Amino acid sequence: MGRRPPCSKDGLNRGAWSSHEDKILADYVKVHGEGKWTDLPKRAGLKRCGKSCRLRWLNYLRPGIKRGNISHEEEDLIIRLHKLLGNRWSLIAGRLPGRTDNEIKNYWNTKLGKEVKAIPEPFNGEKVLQSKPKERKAAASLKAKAPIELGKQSHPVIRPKAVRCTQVYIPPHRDDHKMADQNLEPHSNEHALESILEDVDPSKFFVDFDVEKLLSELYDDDFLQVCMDEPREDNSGVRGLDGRSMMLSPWSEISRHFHGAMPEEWRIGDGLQPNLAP
DNA sequence: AAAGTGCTCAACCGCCGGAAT
DNA sequence: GATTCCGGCGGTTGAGCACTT
Repeated sequence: MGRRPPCSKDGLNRGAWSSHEDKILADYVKVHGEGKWTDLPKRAGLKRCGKSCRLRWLNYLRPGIKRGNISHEEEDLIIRLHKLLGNRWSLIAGRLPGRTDNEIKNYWNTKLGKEVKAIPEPFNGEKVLQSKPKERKAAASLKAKAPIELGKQSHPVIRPKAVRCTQVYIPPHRDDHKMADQNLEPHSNEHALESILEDVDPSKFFVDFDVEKLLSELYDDDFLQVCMDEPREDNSGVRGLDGRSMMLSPWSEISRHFHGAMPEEWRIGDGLQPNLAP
């Protein structure tokens, strides 16, 4: 028996959803919950395939969907997460509460992707002709946002399974005077991860990740190479291991990895987890 | 005002991994 | 272990709208 087609096209509605269909779907999911998408249309009385129902619910009807313009902070986060994760839209969306993978993917493909491509050499390693003022502006904007080379995969791409963000880290207010007393520069890279380590229970911060799996994926050849690299003269590279054992704990190893490879981007901000502010 | 062009974004498609049988 | 089913993902499409000529 062969694999049956995902959606039988006979007699099913296609294209844009009507408000009536939306109401039926929303009411049904509210009562019966998500899941069982294949059987849902029949049980709910919708002439749609299950996949279409699932998509409509997740991208449009689901409570908490944030609609409207993507803010500057969100845009910045998308760019940095994309640099880290690649086209893992669901994973990126998981770090942006209220945003869907489809929305972020569209936003990237229509705006950010073009802007990144418009960045001149040596920032993206591509030959780009900046003949239009608009392109120059976009490139300049991204250049300012890019502490490290955009478009180049500077670090190993982490490929954990995509999960939705269930907890948002909102850091406690930090007293700038207290920071001054401690000679801590507000929002310094050095301080950023220390903030996480001090303020966050690692088990909560990584609640959405399968840490063991994440680590197993980090421990590939590239990651080991990154860990073994000697520090560079300009201090832009990865720090050495100081002779310490590689495997301390999942949390310490992740933090040590990011501390070495990612501190230029990782900052703590309001309501985002983590906020990769410029 | 009309035609052409570009942009946005909801929806579709095909593939894949994991669970169930 | 093999097969089937289901949900999830990323890539792509195309209708509708906005802007330009």
